[in-house]
Amino acid sequence: MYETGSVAGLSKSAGWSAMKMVSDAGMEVRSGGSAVGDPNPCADCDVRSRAVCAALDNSELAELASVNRHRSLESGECLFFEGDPNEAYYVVLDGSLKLYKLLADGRRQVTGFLFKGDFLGLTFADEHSVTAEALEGVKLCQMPRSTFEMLVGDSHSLGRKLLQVANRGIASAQEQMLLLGRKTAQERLASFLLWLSARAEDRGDSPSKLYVPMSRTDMGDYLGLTVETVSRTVTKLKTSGVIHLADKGIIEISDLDRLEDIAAG
Amino acid sequence: MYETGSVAGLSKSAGWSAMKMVSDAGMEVRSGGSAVGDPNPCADCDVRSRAVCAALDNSELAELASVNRHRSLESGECLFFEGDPNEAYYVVLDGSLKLYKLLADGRRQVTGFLFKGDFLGLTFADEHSVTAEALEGVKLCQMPRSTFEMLVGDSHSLGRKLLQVANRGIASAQEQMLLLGRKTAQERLASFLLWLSARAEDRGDSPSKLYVPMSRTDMGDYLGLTVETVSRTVTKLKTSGVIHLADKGIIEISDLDRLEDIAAG
DNA sequence: CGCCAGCTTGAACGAGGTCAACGGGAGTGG
DNA sequence: CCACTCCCGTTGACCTCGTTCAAGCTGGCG
Repeated sequence: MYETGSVAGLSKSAGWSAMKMVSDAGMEVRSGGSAVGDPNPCADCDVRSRAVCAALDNSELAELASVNRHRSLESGECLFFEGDPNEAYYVVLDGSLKLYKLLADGRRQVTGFLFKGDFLGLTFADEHSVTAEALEGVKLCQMPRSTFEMLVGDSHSLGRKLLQVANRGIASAQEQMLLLGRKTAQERLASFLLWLSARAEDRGDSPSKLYVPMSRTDMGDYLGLTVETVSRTVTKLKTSGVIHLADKGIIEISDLDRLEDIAAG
Repeated sequence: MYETGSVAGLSKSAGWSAMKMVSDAGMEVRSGGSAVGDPNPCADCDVRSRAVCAALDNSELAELASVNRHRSLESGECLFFEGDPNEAYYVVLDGSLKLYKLLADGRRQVTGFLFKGDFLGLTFADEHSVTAEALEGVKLCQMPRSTFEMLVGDSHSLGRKLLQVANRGIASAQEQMLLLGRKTAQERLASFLLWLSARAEDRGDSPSKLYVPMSRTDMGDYLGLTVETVSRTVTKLKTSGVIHLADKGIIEISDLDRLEDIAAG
């Protein structure tokens, strides 16, 4: 759970395509793919206001723009694996990812989901503690570790911002421990839906019509449940009229009050 | 889980009593209770090397020493409650605490334990996300929020240190999510004992003779189990010769390899 | 001595896991 | 266009691990 900085996105493209970038077969592209000679491409980045970069001034942004790269991942691709050396920091420009840890026998625990605007790589350690895998097509802004850490040293506001992001991550991790350690299956699922809803609201999307990019298996691995239990619990919520399943990947909250009651126990 | 910065301590007093402080009925004491006129009491603090303060230079330490306070708590006393305004940062000088969250019906989740040298209050938010309660007699160094945050702004090394502490907290929170979401009772208890052991080793104590200041209930609330299950599992480990229960509050690891096998699943 | 809190142990129960089958949609190939 | 496969989600039947409920047991403390 690094994220929760400003969780946003899910809108399936928006600003990205508007940038008229050539996707270059999914590979790295210089400085956001902006027109050659753009004096400060980062200043125009459409996720900047909700990302950590909001803490940087124009000269710092220019410095960052000279070394960052845009990358894209396809659904199911991994950005890095648990144990990999930590060589870069990222901001999610579009799409979503999951972070997870594995046990030797394959048991999996998803520790967080990342959406548009979220910061990734808040490790300040040499090794990644989790694997990061794309849930769908993803666009990222990649910043080399050295440059970014230098910027953190120079910019008080960036350091402060990162501490805020880290602390929000800790608070939401504590919340998740409460969920995993003490809540029932119904309470877990209800809490999860409310969390998705709150994130949607944060970015101005409808808090009742949720875009859900993750599979039932991913939800189970996040909530400490099996696929079957997730499925049964979703069905129960649907049958009792609390939620409504619309198109694939969309869950509508029909009765928010009741959902909140269920989440509270 | 703020802690894990440098988890240490447990030795039941040591440096503290050597400071010849008047405990002043458990209330606040100026600048570590050092002799009046000491030019830089923080420089002599015996937990400094393992605490965040290690990142400060002498002038910064002097500044800190002019505003900090020592406090003590008795077993069971709360330093602050979830939802309380966040007014200070703390370093644990001696003793241990638990951090926890509660649900409306009383279900409790312990999110971390703090030992000597640990930093507390890494929130950078206005409200505490957990309750902090003493497991035994505790001595703390309390720094006012405003001064400390100013120091963070001025000192690059302190900011860096805090980011490290925060990130270690995030990594160990992820580890705990894996434990709560996917491990069996035996694996949870074994992982917990190994964690205690690693902390003991960090500070130079025996990694096989563990000081365990928390009750079975606290362990259960940390591991997402009931007291009964903790008790039964401890008994099972004891019966199978993996651990040995010595004096109250002491657990000896008799067969480390087997304990590691159990923790791994 | 009696009381109380913490720990242990036993017996029965149940929430969620496991195993198995099935259905539907997307992709592929004839 | 259909046949086939694969993946994902759903549903059912059964089982298990940990919970719940209920005693006891121990040690500290008035």
